[in-house]
Amino acid sequence: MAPTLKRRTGRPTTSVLSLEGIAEAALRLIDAVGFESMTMKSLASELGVAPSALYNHVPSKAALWLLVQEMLMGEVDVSVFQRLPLPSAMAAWARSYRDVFAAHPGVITGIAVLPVADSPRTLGVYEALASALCAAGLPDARIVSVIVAFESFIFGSALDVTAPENIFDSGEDAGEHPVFARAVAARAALPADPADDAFEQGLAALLALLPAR
Amino acid sequence: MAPTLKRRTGRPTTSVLSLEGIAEAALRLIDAVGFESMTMKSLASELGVAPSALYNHVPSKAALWLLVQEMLMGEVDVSVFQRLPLPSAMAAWARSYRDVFAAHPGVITGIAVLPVADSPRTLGVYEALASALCAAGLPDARIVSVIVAFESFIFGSALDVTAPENIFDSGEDAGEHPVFARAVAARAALPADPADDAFEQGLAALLALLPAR
DNA sequence: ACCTGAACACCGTTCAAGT
DNA sequence: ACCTGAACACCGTTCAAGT
Repeated sequence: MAPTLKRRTGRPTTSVLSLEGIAEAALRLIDAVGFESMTMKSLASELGVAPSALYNHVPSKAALWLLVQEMLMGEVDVSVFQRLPLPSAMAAWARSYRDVFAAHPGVITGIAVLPVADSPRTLGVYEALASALCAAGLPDARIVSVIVAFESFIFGSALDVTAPENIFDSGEDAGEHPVFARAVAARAALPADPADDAFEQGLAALLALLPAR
Repeated sequence: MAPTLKRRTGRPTTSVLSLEGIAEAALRLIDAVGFESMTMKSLASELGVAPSALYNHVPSKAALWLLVQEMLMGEVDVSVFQRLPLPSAMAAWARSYRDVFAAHPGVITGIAVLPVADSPRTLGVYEALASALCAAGLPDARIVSVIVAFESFIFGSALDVTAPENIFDSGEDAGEHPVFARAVAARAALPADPADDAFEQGLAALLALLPAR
């Protein structure tokens, strides 16, 4: 009559939890409820486990977050640098990078709270970028600056997505800001997605930093 | 013998706390310990008051944060648009904006967690920008895109400051990333501050988005 | 009107106890 | 080796009680 429901198979199964499974569930949860609401308790219940069980695999929430970051870095397409000429490759990489954030909006908040650290994958991306820029003739001393400028713009664009879209839609006091109100209205007439337009404009301008070929 | 130390003056003083005083103390605390560690308790003890007393002046920590944001927006110099031609004015504004974040590094974290909302001062900045761009001949439909592109770059640059500077200094496995390692080393030889160099490069490139005069 | 102190629900994390 | 449940210090916020 003892409750012997658990461990139904005779063979001792390996641990229910795995680093990969935890990181994937964490990302799923961040996507669903945002970074701030992804709690060790909610993550544990998602995995059908007690919160304290997580600490057998991950030393802290911060370490877990680094795992998620590393996972996301793998989604950024760096193969373009081996297939395309520099300006196109740089543009493709930037779009891929931003698309990762667009697909996981909650993540950018986490990056601000716990900055991206030097991980194998992050350094791999930097090496691919530096190699392409160097091969194109950019002086060594300027390579990091160009990388940082691009990355700043990409991060900022991702952060911008977080901001409320209706920053001026409630035109109650539009009379106080007539020019800006007119610009906001005119923006809706753009052929492409307005949000993408700002990114594409900035990206095109930044491409001028690359050495002319 | 009763402890009658408090209320030393006969005249009934007005409240010890004020909205301004609270916001200023909050910013001071954010600067000192970072956004995440600025707690209602620490803020209260800084002001010599019980935590619950703060709720007589501010409905929530989120509302308090908006107050701080609004305060900071006042430090951004928008007068340049009335004194300088467009490209110089835009550059001066961007530098001023970034300098505010540089002076208060903890703030950028808060902006990611609680995005900047439409406040009187924020809209005032947008109106000044839109007016200058419009007067320079930029089509209405592109004004917001250009503003967003600049702001994304500025926010991203501020976010970059948050990241650890030593992202490659510990050159243990520099052999795996030789080109990037060389670029990092060469960067130190730059005449200006390396961190500023990336910002200035990106800013110069973005200025190409302004209409040619 | 404004402050205090106790209380509440919720965090991340630790640890003895079980299997 | 890995999970549970209780516990700890800490959050933001509420509220009755005082002045």
